[in-house]
Amino acid sequence: MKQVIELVERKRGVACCTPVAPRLTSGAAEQFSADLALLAHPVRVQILDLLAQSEGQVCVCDLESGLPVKQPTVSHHLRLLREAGLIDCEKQGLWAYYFVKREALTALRARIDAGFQALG
Amino acid sequence: MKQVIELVERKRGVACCTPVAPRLTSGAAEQFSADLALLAHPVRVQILDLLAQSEGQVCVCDLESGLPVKQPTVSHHLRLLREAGLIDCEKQGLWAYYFVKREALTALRARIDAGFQALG
DNA sequence: AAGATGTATTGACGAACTTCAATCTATCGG
DNA sequence: CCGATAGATTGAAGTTCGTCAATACATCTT
Repeated sequence: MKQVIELVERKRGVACCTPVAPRLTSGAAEQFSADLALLAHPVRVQILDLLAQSEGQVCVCDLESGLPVKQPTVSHHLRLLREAGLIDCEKQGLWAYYFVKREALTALRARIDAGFQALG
Repeated sequence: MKQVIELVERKRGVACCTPVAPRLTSGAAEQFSADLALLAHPVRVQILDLLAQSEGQVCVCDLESGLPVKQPTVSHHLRLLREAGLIDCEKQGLWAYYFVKREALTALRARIDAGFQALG
């Protein structure tokens, strides 16, 4: 008896399906997830690792020899990273020397950190 | 034979294709990218946002009403987050009250931050 | 000019991801 | 027990992503 009453009262009290207001706008959620998606692939992470390491420039064949994918795939991922502004390249003769744009990487990291802070 | 010699000499001059040693193991790159992929979807980010906000628990219908997807899709993303250990739920009667596992979220954030540090 | 070479692009294919209607399961109220 | 309801699961469809052979392009060497 007592239990039943408590149950009923708890449900009313709990008020299921109370709308919860988001702290992030849907636009912010999309920005955050897009930022994460950019590096959510091991090959892109490895490319960034290889580039970040050589202060100088690295050509595509250097990358290819250090990665588990073929040249067109390397070029594909390089394009994604370049279009996102995270890396860039300088062409010298036949070779394309790629490098990390440090300030862009820093900015990406900061945005991701801010996203986590908003969640925490 | 002549060709081989010429090839070798040209390459020497330009010094292309110098092997670059990775700082991250391929396993670490996969861990990092998998961590990022977990939140590389706006709906999962929004779910986490909604849960992180209510200190108490949130039922699935609360989430559904605040998200741009239907109930089975909400359940699907909840499952991914739960299997990753980021959230959990407590069933009370008909309702399932979900909540963020703060320490898991903190650990995820720390791993991601460490990944960026390795890249920087 | 012709051939060789590094890189980019194209096109196609398969794999993985996202979504939802339909259905199933478990629980509650009567 | 029966009808109603919250949530999970299934299965199918559409979409995006990752990969690579083939090819195109640009530049170098001869």
